[in-house]
Amino acid sequence: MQSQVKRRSARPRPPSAVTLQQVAQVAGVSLATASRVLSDSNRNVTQELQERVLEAAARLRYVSNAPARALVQSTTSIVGLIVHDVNDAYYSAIAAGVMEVARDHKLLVMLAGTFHEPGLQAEYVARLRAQRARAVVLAGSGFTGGSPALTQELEAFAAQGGRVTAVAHQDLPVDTIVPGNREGGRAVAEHLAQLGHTEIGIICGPLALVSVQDRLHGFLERAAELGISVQERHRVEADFTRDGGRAAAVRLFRRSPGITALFALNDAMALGALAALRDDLGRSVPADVSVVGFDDLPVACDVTPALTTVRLPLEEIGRRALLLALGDATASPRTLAVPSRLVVRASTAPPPRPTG
Amino acid sequence: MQSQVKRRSARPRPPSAVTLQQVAQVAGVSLATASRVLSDSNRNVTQELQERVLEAAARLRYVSNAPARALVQSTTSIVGLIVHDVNDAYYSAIAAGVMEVARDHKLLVMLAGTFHEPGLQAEYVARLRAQRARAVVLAGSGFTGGSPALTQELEAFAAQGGRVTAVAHQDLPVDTIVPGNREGGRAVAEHLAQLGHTEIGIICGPLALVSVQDRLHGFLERAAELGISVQERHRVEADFTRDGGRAAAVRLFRRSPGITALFALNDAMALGALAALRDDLGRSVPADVSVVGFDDLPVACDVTPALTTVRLPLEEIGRRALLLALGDATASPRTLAVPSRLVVRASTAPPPRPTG
DNA sequence: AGCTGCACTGAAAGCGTTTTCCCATTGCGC
DNA sequence: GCGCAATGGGAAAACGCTTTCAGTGCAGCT
Repeated sequence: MQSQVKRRSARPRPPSAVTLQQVAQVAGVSLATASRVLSDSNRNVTQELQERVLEAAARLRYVSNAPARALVQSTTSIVGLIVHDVNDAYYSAIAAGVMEVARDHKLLVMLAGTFHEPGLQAEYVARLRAQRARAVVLAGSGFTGGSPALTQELEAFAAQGGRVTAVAHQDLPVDTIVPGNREGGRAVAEHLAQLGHTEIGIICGPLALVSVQDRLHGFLERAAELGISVQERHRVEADFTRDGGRAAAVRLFRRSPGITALFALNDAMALGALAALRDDLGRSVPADVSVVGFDDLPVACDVTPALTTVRLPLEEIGRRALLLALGDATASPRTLAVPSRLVVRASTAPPPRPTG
Repeated sequence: MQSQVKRRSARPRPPSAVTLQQVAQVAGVSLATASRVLSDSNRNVTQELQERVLEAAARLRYVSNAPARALVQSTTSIVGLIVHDVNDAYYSAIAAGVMEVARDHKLLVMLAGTFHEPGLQAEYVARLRAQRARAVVLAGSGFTGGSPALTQELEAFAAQGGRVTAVAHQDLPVDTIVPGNREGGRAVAEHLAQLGHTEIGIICGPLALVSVQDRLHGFLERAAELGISVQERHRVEADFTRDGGRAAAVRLFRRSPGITALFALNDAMALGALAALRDDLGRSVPADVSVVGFDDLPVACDVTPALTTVRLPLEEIGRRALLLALGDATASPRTLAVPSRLVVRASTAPPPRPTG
């Protein structure tokens, strides 16, 4: 009954945890039986033994060793989530969606932050591959042209059965969510044109980002269709942050004071621009200048004036991303478009003087 | 040289990953040698063999199986982070700090969200214990009176060598970070008193939360010292969210229109209160009513008027929390106070008419 | 030449599980 | 009353790795 108690080497190890063996011993059953009771095995165990095992496990506060389990089953309940910066409301919204689905599926989420270092994405995929994560959600926007290292890592991950969903990436051999960036850009162009703006400034994020490109091109495309051309010097590139937006707005208005509308390619930058217009440039919004953002972060309706922006259902994107990765593997790679929607608030109005 | 190739049962498993065995075989060395090259062992291997192994590993895109590694070393490079809601700027700021330290220590972060369900904290600790996480940061504020289930889980975790830091918890047998909640509450009382406010409303979060209690009592304590008493009916309890704050502000002003200052126990609620005052109650801030928040989320300076609030260095709290958990185990349990600081902005001013 | 000591490699043990295989017992039909 | 399927329990294999232990070859010494 207790024939399996073995001596073990006295290597310096951390204080050891309760093992199934100990539970079995306390319950007076074999290891196999204990396992069958505690893991949901398809074999049955007598009521009697079952209770004994359960009681022993509870008394010892036993929890099964997940790595050991992972080893034998060669699968885990871990999913990875790779973002650029957790403290960015865009990503934390996506993360919330991912976590919700993870909770419902009893999965654990491994959160990796690249801190905007491009190379780290591939590295984290590798680490999650090492962890034998079931799935990975690449929430951070990709870089135009893709990254060979990342692609290779993803292939290796897929080869071992890992599933991946990428959000706003291009040419990756995985399920991809395409947020309505282009379409949102178009809507903004339409809105500003309709209000009568012709002198429009654009504050871009890093042009290497897929989502920046999409938003920008959507806008330019539609603007062109409506006969508005945005001069090269009315476009500035900035960090995708509040401070980036603020500095960019100042630069832009110093250079081209005649601008009557400002399209910031995300809300964070729009917030910065709002601050710049108010505190640094002394322009009032929307009377002097209209401002549009992108993302519709919760803040957007708390600033004054409330920000006109493009709503991206970020939590839903997170949810869909994980669900996609958890879903049917054979259909992969799929592409899922998530629409965006213009939300007009108080930060946009007709330009101060009639155009022309 | 390749004597260890074994037959394996044809159980249906996911497409299998590259193993060290395969690398060894390709490199023409033994498993042991390959391991010595790829794990940073203290044994050395000839230059020649080393290169062969490295090359084979690279070619096969080998990454070592973390669960297997964890099993034999009985430790992992995983740390847990338990929050109530990732999409809450308070927690994402703490998370950012934790992730920063994790990155520097090459640790992976497992993020668990309780979605405000109290019981889930203990459950997640158990799951992280099962994962053999090295450390856990309990970022979500605790409940007054503590939770026996949580305490027991933490003890079990500690018993197997796990380290824990709790933020704003009480009576837990682990390292604890005590944010300057009480002290911040006192500072707010002082500030409002100095401006001449005597009719002060308080929007509390769930009173069961330790941080709510601390903030509230700090405030009341100092207010009392200064001869101001906050009537019971000037205090309302609300969800710790923007919407909670908004609804509470409306309730409060309907009931007690004479209030000249409002202390919301966190910024999210203060934002809601601001919205309520502006949109629902038609009061101007700070001319009619002063508003104070707590946390100093990034939003605080983007709203109009910019919010007077108590700054809590959240990222630093996150950093310190993980560092504490990673640090000297023998000194545990320790307590680390992190000071807060009142940040006066534009949302507070003297009350509309002189008191008395 | 024969040994000692050194430097390295390889075989094998073991980490804590799940699962397979085998055995013992029971219930059933004939 | 006997064989046979069905049931449930235990021993042991296997998962992929690290590490110990036991070689093996070779230089350096006596």
